[in-house]
Amino acid sequence: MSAETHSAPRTARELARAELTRAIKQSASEQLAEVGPSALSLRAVARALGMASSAVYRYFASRDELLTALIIDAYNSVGEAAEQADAQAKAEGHPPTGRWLAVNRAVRAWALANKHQFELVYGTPVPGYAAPQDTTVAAARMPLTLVGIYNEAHPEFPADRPQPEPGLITETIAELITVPEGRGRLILAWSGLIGVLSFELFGQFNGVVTDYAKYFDYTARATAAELGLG
Amino acid sequence: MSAETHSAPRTARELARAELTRAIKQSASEQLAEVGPSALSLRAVARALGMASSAVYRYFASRDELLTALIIDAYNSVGEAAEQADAQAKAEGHPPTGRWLAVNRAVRAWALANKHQFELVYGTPVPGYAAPQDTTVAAARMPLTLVGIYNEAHPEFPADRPQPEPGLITETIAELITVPEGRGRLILAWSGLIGVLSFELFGQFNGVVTDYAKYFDYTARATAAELGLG
DNA sequence: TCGTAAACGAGAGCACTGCTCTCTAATTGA
DNA sequence: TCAATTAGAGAGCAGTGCTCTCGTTTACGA
Repeated sequence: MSAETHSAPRTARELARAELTRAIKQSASEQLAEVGPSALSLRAVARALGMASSAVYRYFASRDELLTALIIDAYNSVGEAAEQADAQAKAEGHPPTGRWLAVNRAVRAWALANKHQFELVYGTPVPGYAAPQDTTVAAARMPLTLVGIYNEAHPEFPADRPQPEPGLITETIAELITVPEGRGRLILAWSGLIGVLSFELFGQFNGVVTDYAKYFDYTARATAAELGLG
Repeated sequence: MSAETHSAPRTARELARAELTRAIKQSASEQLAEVGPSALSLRAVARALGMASSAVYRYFASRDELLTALIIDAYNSVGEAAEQADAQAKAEGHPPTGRWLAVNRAVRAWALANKHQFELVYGTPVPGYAAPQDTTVAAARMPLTLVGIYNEAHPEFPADRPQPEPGLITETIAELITVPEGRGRLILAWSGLIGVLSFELFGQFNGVVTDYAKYFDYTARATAAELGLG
């Protein structure tokens, strides 16, 4: 993860480096999808690529750094899925509630299709995790899609419900959510969305819910109603 | 985890076995609290007890089985914390909302005090996890406390909100929640509670929420309002 | 009471992991 | 062309989960 990764490769060596970095990440991603984060082995990745395990350390300083790269990819992956779903729902002329439901469903579909990526991002953090600044911008994409829907909806927020006191939410986030009354609720909806998916994927709903897809739709609709989306 | 563990030990050998099983679990629990589930090492547990690592396998067939034992303990631990908090709030004559808030706070306090146990239970499931029948009864204690509050509250449920269609929730669970209109909401509140705590503990709220304790109180109050608790 | 069967603990060993170090070969820019 | 940097390979270290074997201890029925 040195600087030349982000700049355009000029020499053959830099090109080879960029290509191999990409290949390592892809191979790691495939292994992640198969065995999950905890069982992801740097040696196995090296083996799959036909190189010595020590050589991988020229590209990623540690297993955790490799995982961090995969975390960023995963965040971007959900974010893109959410953005695409919203763009399509918007193009089809759906009202805010429809867009909200579409994005929620897209996130669930992504989670089901990429179970181990979901684990990696929303499950227990990896031991040596540092949460570098690089991840935050990627992590924000999905929730910001939800914020966008809310901001455009001109929601009617019931006045008699509990409000978070001023200053509870970070200034930068508060500015992004232009409808002040919904700030607390929107963040709650976001964590609730992931919470429901965690429960479904991690088996907490075993013997509680019968039809996961339908129950998820219900929760998405319930949340939309609480947000006052039209 | 053989049968004689659960029956009263008669012989000296059975007594020693029960004692050692307990000692292994306790040592493992201490190590869990220090280094977390992923770094819990069976060999280190054996070392701490001054025994050969192979000897531990006489008591727990695998590392996963040891972790499963700790999972059950953790579930009972939260469950007990929740029950105690509710009992005290009830004894103090608090209305349902007060009891709800007390239990929610107790769960959060438990999670903060037992971060790694929370990870173990509500984070990424352990790889070889089986979710045996043993865990379900322990796992149910905390959510059943929430159910109890709700059932006693005679909540007034707003009629115009989305309802889960009949049959979406397991028969056994549906019977436990005596107010049909709140079944979907209550389960949502449960997963939402854990979702918020996951976000707080796993760093997802970094740069979003300023005061975690106050924000948590807000979410608990908001959920209580949605449930129509008095 | 005694002898057999079961349980126990220790140790060696296997295959694997992350990671470091050293050494050689290739590539680079001056 | 040549010194400096970089890549790759291999050996090695310390650790892991788990298995197998081998004596030893305990329990229980004849």
